[in-house]
Amino acid sequence: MVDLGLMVKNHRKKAGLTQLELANLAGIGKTTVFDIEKNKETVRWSNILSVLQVLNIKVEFKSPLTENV
Amino acid sequence: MVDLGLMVKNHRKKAGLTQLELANLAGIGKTTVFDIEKNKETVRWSNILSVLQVLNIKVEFKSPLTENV
DNA sequence: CATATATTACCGTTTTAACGGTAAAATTAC
DNA sequence: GTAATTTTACCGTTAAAACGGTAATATATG
Repeated sequence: MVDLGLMVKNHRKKAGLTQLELANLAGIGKTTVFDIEKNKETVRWSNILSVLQVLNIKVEFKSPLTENV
Repeated sequence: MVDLGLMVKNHRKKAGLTQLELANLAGIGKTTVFDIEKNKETVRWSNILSVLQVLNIKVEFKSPLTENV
């Protein structure tokens, strides 16, 4: 799953946003954006989703059973 | 990102596990497994990761910028 | 270099997810 | 069909994430 925190950071930079701006766009707190970029895994899934949506990042789940659910 | 809840449910069934057994294997509460399968997005990211690890499901993040981070 | 901006870090309060217990509904097994 | 198991649902308590404020460090800009 690589480094989500770094990916978020890179995309945010590319979009020319500060952590605070991204937080506001995602409707979450600045501290949470910071935590996500630091790969803190105890954050709420919904908060990660909000950030990914703003940055236009998609999520995919895969397995050997390769379910096309 | 498709239906994570359904994917977890299918994989769990395939593994012959009950929600309670999966919860124990993942080291989380049964209620949380239930919530994940119901696509409740307010669950902790770390709890989702624990479940995915048990079921051998991988996560991928993608974007138009296709960062190979 | 100095200044401005952004990031990192810590803290206290508030909000809320996690959890197990329990019971009802649904599913499966006999 | 009935019985056993599993899933769904609700609840109260406990633990912890979310949050904004603030300050210190780091980075960028002049």
